[in-house]
Amino acid sequence: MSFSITTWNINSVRLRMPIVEKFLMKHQPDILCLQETKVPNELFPLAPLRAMGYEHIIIHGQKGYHGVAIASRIPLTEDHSFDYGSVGHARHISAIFERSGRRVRLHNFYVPAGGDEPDPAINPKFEHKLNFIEEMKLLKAEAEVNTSAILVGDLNIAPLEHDVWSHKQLLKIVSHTPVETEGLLEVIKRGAWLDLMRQHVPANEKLYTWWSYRAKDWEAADKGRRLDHIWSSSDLGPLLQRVDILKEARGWEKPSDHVPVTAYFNL
DNA sequence: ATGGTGGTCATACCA
Repeated sequence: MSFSITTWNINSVRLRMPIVEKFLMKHQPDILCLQETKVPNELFPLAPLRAMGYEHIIIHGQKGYHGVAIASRIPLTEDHSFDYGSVGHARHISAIFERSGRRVRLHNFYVPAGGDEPDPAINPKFEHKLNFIEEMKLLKAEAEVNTSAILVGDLNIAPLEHDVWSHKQLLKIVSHTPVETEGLLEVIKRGAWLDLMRQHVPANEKLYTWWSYRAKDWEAADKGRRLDHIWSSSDLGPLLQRVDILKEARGWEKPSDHVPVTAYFNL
């Protein structure tokens, strides 16, 4: 058996539904986790996802900003969301699914971008981001008995040197400052998470999931960052087949600035 | 050092 799960920041689910359908038609992951849906729950486009076989959908949205959702071919139970950083943003949603007799807790995160100024004393958005990361340090991969865990999402931090196009030039740029990268690595360490995207790709190899809208030619410049992540509890590590970053999606019509990332498991 | 693009909702705000 093969099980697949995709994470994708789509930057408006309503505007992006044509490329979401294009992706699902071709790749058909068992579960799709979305971030930045930018839609209140009552206006979420459930019908097109259901029509494609994603009958189990949980959503946590708000008007205009943020918003997360999970669309699944298999049942989702015990769902909840948590207000990390306590500012009332829709940035987390979680549920349980079962596969091959295994119980799995899934977390879908949209970590705050944090604004431009990497100083919590003068930038409340950066302060919120750091508070958010502090609270994530309490989340353990083995929090529930007899339950594996998968954590995905747009974490808005590129933790390793080769998760950005230039480590030196980005050290003072929000998403790659030491307080953020060290913070995220501490979340991994304390929670006993596995960084699945790096399981089969060495740390000295460049790996990106996001390319800015502001580049004249994103592909030629290739100034990317790895902001999107898939983690799991250690027991799922040996079951990982591969992780695909669908870079071509950055070149689709009306693209998101993030591309879909999919993990495939022998599960 | 600056502004570059894109989405939301109708004006600035956020990414």
